[in-house]
Amino acid sequence: MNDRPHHHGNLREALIDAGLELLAEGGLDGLTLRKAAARAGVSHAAPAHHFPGKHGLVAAIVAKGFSTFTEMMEAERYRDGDAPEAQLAGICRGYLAFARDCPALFQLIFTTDLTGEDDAEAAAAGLAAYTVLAEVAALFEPLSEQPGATELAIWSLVHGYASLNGLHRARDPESGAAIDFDILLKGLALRPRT
Amino acid sequence: MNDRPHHHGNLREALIDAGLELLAEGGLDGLTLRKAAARAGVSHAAPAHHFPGKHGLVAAIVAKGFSTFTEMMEAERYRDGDAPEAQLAGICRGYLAFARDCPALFQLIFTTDLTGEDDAEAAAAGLAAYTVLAEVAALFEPLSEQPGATELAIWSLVHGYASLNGLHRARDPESGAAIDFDILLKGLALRPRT
DNA sequence: CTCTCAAACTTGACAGTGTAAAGATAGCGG
DNA sequence: CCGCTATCTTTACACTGTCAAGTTTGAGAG
Repeated sequence: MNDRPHHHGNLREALIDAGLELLAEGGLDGLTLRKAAARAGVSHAAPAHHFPGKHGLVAAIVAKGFSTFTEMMEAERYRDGDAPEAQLAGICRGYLAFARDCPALFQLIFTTDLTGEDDAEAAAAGLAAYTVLAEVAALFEPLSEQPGATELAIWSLVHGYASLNGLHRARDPESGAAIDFDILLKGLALRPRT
Repeated sequence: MNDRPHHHGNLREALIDAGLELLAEGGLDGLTLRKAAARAGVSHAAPAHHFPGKHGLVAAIVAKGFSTFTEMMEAERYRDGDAPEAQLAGICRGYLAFARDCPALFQLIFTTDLTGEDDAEAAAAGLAAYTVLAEVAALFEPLSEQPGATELAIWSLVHGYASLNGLHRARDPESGAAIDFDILLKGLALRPRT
C-alpha cells in the first residue's frame, strides 16, 4: 500500500485540505468542487472517484473540522488545572477560539445536515466533540433531574455566544467593550459536584 | 401611484414572497433568483431592476424574516401577564417557535452578512428584534456592571438552544425526552428588578 | 516477463445558476 | 401627440455540479 498509489497520491486528503483553504479564504461560497480540484492539481471530475458528489466532500471537511474543534477544546481544557471550573472555562475558551479563528468552518459544521448515510464519519466526529463537553458538564451538579440538562445549558450558552459574536462584531466593529464570556458562564451558577 | 404600475405590479413583494416559499420548501439551496422570478411569473432577469443582485433579494428576505421574528416574540410576550418572568418566558417561546417553524429562514437571517450598504433595512429589522429582547432583559437585575451582559446571556442561551435543537433532532429523532428550555432559563437564576 | 484489467484520472457535455448588455413594451410628462 | 424612462424580455457568458465516455497507469495473473 504505497502512499502514492496511482497518479496523484492520496488525492482525497489533498481535496479536503484544498477545501479547508477555500473555506478560510472565501467563506462558504468560496468552497467549490472545481476549485478544490484545480488547487489539488487534478481535473474537475476527479473528485467523483473519492467522494459521492459535493455533499461527500463537505461531509469529509465537516469531519475534519469537528476533529480540530475537539482538539482546540482539549488543548485548553487543563491549562489552569483540573478543577471543574478550570476545565469548563478551558473548553469554552477553546470553543470560542475555534469559532473566532475558523468562522466559515464553524458555520459549516453546525449548519450541515448529517443525516445521510455517507456522513457517518462526520457524525461520529461531532459526537466526539459533544462528548468532551458532556464530560466536563458531568463534573457539576445537575441542573435538573432530567439527564443532559447541564451539558445542554453550557452548550447552548457558549454556542449562542459564539454564533452571535460574529454578528455583533460585524454590526458594531468599534465596540471594544465586548462582554467576556466568563461573565455569562458565572450567570449559570454551576456548582461542582461534591 | 397605482399598485400595478407597469406590467406586473409590485413585483418586488412578489419576489420576496416567492423567495420565502422557496426557502420553506427547499431550504437554503432551494432559494434561487431564477426560480423566484419564475414563480412570480416574470423572466429571470427581471429581479435585477428591483434588487442589486441576489444578495439584495436575500437582504430583503432577511429583513422580512426579522420582522416576522419580532412579531412572533411580541405575540407571546404578554400571554401570561406582564411580570418579568412571564415576559421572558414569552419571548423565548416566540423565539423558539420561529426557529422551529421556519428553520431555513432562521438560519438565513442569522448567517447572512449584513455589512453591505444595501442591507440597511435588514440591519434595522435585526436591531428591532434585538431591542425586544433587550427590553425584557432590562426588567432583571444586571448580571454584571458591564451593560448588556444580561441580554447577551439570555440571547446566547436561547439562540444556542434553538440552533442546537435542529442538530439534536436530526441526530436523535427518537429522543422524546427533549429538554425543556425553561429548565435552562431557570439555570440562569435571573432576579427581577426591585 | 508479459498481458490483462481495474482503478484513477481526463475530456467533453449538459442543465442550472448569477450577471450583464441590448432590445421591446408600456404608461407618464412634456 | 410625442418622446422618454422605468419595466420587462431576450440573448449571451462564465461558472457550478454531475454524468458518460475515453485514456492512462500501476499491479497482479499466467
